[in-house]
Amino acid sequence: MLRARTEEAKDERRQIILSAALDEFFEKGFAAARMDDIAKRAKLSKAAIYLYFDNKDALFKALIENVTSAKIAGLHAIFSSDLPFEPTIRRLSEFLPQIVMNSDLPRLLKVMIGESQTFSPLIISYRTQVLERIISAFTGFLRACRDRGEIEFEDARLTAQLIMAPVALNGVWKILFDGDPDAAIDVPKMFRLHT
Amino acid sequence: MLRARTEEAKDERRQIILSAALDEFFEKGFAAARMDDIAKRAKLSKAAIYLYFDNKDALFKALIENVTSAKIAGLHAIFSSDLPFEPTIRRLSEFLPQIVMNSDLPRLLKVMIGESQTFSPLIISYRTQVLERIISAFTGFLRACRDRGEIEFEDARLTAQLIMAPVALNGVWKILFDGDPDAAIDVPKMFRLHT
DNA sequence: TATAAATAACTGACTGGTCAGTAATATATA
DNA sequence: TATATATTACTGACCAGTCAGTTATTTATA
Repeated sequence: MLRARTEEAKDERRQIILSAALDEFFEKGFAAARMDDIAKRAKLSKAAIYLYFDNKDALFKALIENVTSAKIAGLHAIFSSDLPFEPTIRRLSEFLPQIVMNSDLPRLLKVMIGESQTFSPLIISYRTQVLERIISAFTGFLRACRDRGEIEFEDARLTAQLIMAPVALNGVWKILFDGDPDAAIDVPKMFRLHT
Repeated sequence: MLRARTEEAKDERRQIILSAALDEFFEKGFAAARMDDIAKRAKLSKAAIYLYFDNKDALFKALIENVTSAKIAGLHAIFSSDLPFEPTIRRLSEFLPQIVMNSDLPRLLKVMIGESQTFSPLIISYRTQVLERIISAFTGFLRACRDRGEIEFEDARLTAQLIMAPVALNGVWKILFDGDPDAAIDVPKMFRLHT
């Protein structure tokens, strides 16, 4: 194996391992995935993985961080742009399908669902830190729109949750049951229903 | 342990084991769940489980059968009753939340999601035999309604899928993120959106 | 600019522990 | 007492994590 000497080369190797880990976790589930198989996929020895990650749990944790952080930042940016309702929804309806269709997030979400009880501290902290922040930003955006008289609804928070849940799980449904590629999410329609 | 001699007593014991298995599978995932723990929960020795089920896989298979069959029959009955649209939807909107809230189905579904790649033959056969049949019945019902001029839509099958997916996954979302108990599924509303 | 010494990445082989499944044994009940 | 039901004790396979040793790469020195 060519050695990763520079910081960049090491980062690249970390990425390769994370990608291999997602593949294995997705196929076998966290518990059944073998470090040896992850290593083989990454074309490394098992021991080499332990040069980059403390243990299997840490690898999983890093994977969650790696896959989610950029998307979360993107969603945050959309919700806090102070644009009016319609253009924001338009941007959202471009961004969300991209996440659902062309990213690792749905596969990761599937793994996280499988491990949600086992890793409850990790998943709970993820839930509070990540989901809560997104839902808060979303809720804030909805309230601002209502204050400007653009839309109406009863409970902003509930509305935000009712929209996020199907979007997130649609991705999971998609990879599991390999749904019709046409069955994309119609975000604006969803909004209209709830407002 | 008191011995199960009669057929009824054995059936009861089978139920106890299945229930214990669901609890463990749900908490740990299939791979990480230990037969010993399932046995302890059922107040039996591990070996006793093997008197009732061939192996861990067979136990999982039996669990799926056990939890789903009654609900599938119920859905089938609703869709093939030849009643008009509105009363059928009313019956459905009573039946579905009951499944989502007060049954083992969502917890099982969570386990099945976790094992969907590992058990793909089993899960796929489940999908084709069970989901397909429900969706067909649903599709048939929708078509009949359209023929009677009660509703309108483009693609009956797609519509059926678009309604079933969120309903099924709402249950999963619920147990995972412990959503608001008020956030029940508004089935009639969902129909209105899609029709 | 060779090359020897030093360093850091990587590997193969091992260990300790876990767990599905089984065999030997015990016991409740007809 | 016969036997079906249950348990205890065991086995073999598997796997996360470790470590002594190897090899690629860099760096110091002639």
